[in-house]
Amino acid sequence: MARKPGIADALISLMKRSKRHAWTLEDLHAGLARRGAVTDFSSVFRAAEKLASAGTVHKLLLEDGRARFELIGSHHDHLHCGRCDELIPVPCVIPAKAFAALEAHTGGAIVAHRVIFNGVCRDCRPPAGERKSAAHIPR
Amino acid sequence: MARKPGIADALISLMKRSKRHAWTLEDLHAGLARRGAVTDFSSVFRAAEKLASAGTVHKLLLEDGRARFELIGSHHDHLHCGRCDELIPVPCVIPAKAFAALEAHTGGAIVAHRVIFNGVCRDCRPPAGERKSAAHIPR
DNA sequence: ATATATGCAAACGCTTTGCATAGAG
DNA sequence: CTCTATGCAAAGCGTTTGCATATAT
Repeated sequence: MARKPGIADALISLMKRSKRHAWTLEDLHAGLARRGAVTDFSSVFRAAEKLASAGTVHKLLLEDGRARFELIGSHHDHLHCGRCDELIPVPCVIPAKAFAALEAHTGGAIVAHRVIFNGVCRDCRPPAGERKSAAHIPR
Repeated sequence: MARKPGIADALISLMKRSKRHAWTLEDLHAGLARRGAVTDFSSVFRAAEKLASAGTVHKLLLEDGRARFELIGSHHDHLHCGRCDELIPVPCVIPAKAFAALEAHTGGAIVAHRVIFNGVCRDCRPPAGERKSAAHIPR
């Protein structure tokens, strides 16, 4: 049927204008709709995939099973807020030396990595008093 | 119908005896079958979930969409081999101080974290010569 | 008798794909 | 005309759940 021009471009412009950092497909789909661009979900999916494989955006799969897309910028890791579900960018805290050390340790080769911190963001942080801190707990 | 006794126990013993570190549900299901214990997939699922919520095993969701289960031990992170799909345990390389620093930086709270290194394991490592090293690349 | 574990089948959530068509060059 | 993007519908994939039954205590 009809063809809406440039969903991919619309996605990029959407991501650039908003303060949101990471987008689910549903976020993107809804974002376009809010701007008056009613599109099919699969079209958003394909456009996002295309941008990802073109290297324009990063695709990130969280533990909740839903992918997130974000504009490519400098490398960073993420804090995933368990309350509002937001992904907040944080600086990478892995020492550069660690990569070579791990390769030596495992005998393997590392080409990429990914760190997710689980917790709550600033806005969702519980009132001071019932705060627990910086757990070194795996997930 | 019939009821096989102790799938959960069988899972633990399976995981303890094998050298495999992380198991998908399918791995577990097939592992039981190999031992002569033909079970339903959903029973394996439920037993694994139960062990996870009891704190006996860790459940880990990788980017390929399939969960991995591993016996609880000391904290470690993982190298995910993109060739043989194995998950290899590696020591955690995040400096302890980083957690408090990130909480201060974000204003949020961190209760857990998770690191996945993507690359190839020792066995799948390409012949020396075409090796690239320790890329500090996000994913 | 009560509580838990199991098998079977079906539902679910999100992603992905097949196919026909519309628009751009 | 040819190539790509889009919409629509349906399939896929791994996970999860409802229900009836079987076992353990």
